[in-house]
Amino acid sequence: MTSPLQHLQSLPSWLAGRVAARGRGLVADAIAGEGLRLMQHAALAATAEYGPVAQADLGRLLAVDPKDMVGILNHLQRAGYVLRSPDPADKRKNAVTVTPEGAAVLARCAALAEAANEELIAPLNPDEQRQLMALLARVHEGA
Amino acid sequence: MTSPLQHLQSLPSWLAGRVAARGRGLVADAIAGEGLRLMQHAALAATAEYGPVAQADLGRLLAVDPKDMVGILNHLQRAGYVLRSPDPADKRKNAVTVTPEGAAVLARCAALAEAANEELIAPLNPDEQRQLMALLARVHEGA
DNA sequence: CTAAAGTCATTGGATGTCCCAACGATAGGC
DNA sequence: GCCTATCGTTGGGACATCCAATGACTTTAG
Repeated sequence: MTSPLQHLQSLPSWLAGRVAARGRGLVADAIAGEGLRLMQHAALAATAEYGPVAQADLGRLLAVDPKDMVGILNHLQRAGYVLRSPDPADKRKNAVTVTPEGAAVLARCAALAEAANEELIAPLNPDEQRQLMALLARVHEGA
Repeated sequence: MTSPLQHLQSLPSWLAGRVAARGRGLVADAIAGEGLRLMQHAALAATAEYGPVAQADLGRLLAVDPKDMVGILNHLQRAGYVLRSPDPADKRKNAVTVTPEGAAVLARCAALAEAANEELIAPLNPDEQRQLMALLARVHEGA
């Protein structure tokens, strides 16, 4: 029988949590110089892809609470990276779009985030890195 | 070129974060019935394994802030699951030990946590589960 | 066409994690 | 004996996550 702690620390949820915490820290530090937080970067990327998009849709895409999305977009809008326009088709919704400045900072942050991720998975060779990604993706999608 | 959101969502840090968030939720729900939080369970497991152990050592083992460890052990002690005794060899330290009640609830929680983890990695077959664990462990230890 | 139910953005509040700083008490190196 | 470090504890603050509720609006059902 394994000991209680080895038992706990060898649990997938524990290991994934530790790896995720380190990855989160690395990426956060990397893009901090651009003045963006993790979820601000994510919201900016999602907005860039889905063109005019409602806040609720962004929240569902990124698994972010609607309340927190308000603050995230407030920051992005004050920084001039996104715009909130009333949606003519549905007056409840905000149509969020990316500004040219937002696209520029997104490109820089994407590169920084990718570099941070390379540092995270540096202990693995390229083949193993692809394996890890594939396994994580299947666990994620199988939820 | 991949789209911005696909780019971000295919980053290891993002995928690990989503998997970890789901695993955390599954385990937290599983052991909630026993009245324990995630970190209380972890501290109990670590105490069970390392016998009389100082709070600072527990914090380093589990990557928990000493400030938060105070509250965690307060809860465990009030519930009768651990004891804090003065360490005769080093009067600064608390020698934390597990009570029989603590060992009993730990056994139940360990089983519940393991079941939750099986649900988490259910999309993978046993071979792939071992691969994922090995890769995560190497990324974690390579930090 | 009207009424009920649902959604949207927003606000408020609670909790948990992490970091930094301090304190008195104690330990170890010199 | 001094100096530095560590231990448990307290305090504060930044940040992420989650739940509840509100008013405006949309959709659906009768």
